Amino acid sequence: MKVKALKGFKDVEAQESYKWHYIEDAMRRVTRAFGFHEVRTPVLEQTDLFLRSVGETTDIVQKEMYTFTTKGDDSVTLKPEGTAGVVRQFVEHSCFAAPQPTRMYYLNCPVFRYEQPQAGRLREHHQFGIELFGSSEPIADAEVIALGLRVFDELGVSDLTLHINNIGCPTCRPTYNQALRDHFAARIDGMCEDCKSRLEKNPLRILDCKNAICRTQIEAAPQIADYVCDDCKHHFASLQSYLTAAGIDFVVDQRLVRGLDYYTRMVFEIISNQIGSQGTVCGGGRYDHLVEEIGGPSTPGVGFGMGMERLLLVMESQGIAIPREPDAAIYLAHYGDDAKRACWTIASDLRKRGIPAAMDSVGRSMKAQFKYADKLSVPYVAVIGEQELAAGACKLRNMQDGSESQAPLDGFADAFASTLQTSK
RNA sequence: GUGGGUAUAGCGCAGUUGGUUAGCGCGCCAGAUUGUGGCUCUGGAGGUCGUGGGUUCGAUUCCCACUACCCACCCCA
Repeated sequence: MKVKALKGFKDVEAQESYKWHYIEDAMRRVTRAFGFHEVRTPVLEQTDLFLRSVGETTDIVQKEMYTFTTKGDDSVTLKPEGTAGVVRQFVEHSCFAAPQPTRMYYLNCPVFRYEQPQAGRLREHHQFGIELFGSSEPIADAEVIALGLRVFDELGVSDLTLHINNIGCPTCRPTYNQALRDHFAARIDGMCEDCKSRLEKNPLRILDCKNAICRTQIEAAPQIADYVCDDCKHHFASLQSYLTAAGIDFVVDQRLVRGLDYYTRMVFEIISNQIGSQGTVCGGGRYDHLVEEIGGPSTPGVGFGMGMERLLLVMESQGIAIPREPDAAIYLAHYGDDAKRACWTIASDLRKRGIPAAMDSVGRSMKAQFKYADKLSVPYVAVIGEQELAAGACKLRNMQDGSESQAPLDGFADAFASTLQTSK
């Protein structure tokens, strides 16, 4: 019986990790440009954190969490999203005491949800995300969205659509929820089971149902825009003006409802239609009461999560080439045992200088060493044998044009380092 | 949890209307001047044909069950 990775869990293999580094670099550049600092939080948290933040009626909490009881009889959960842990950190370390706003980001954050895997959906995936605490101004929302879009730009990703919606606040949403209940009450019989249970618990979610029959009832449902309070209305209008001023295209999607309960006012998703049915690459919104809910002082917040695997899928579908460094700057080919030791010494010198050097470690013939060097896309091969040792100089072959020159063995590493400099 | 599809070498795929040595491409290893790559040629290694059962003289091929993976619903990143 072979041991395999768990269903919905994926390895990143040695020959593809450079893609991850590439997108991580872009994320670090962009977050730096916006003044965000990296935070890391544990994979495991008290279950209660997610019950209070994500919301007890959500699908994530009700059927998708990896929850178990420890030997100490505590209920703990593998994080099903990134925001809750960061908020916990913010509160636990009294970050609200520092000058606001607080700008945090995380990347490669593992996220676990027990779902049926499919294209673009895993049981463990990784998120890049940002959280901006301490500003309730619409410009903060705009900044968060702009940062997300900047990452896509930086990576050359195109054909994405930004959807935004205003889902109101605790002041106005109850009114809208009641309007929805009133609207659907008479029609709920013909609608799906999910919607029936949503009717009482969270009628807003009905708007997001894809069931064809439900959809016909949703068409005629009251629009949230007609129910939100003036503050929410102004906030949303102002946000749109900031987006427009930054040249950001968006569509207002009245049916956009997110599956996490903590959102208030603005929610958004950045969607690709090129990676199958799971097209949301980035999703987030404002959560003005979450910090308080977790036990901190009343502090507004906005943020998003971006799926790194989905981002990679989009890049792949758009044929975006990700540059890859050669495995080594030079390969030291040898002939004979004395030469092998000489290569080993030179390799150590080069590596000390941070120059990636490769040499044979499996006993290959000279020809095979060259073939192998070629597979590594190494730009230079040094050839060292008895003749070279005797002469005190080795041959240095340029693998691109096939030209060969002589290089003294004494001080080889320094000399090679400077030829690398000049060739750049 | 529900539906559909697929399962043959490391990867991508043929194929056998049931027949004994299961193929191709790529990759890997070696050789074609016993000190030199890319192209070409030659050779080699590597498969319990997803697992278990059934039908049959004989099953990788037909039948059943199971499992895994993929896609879709749902939900989300």
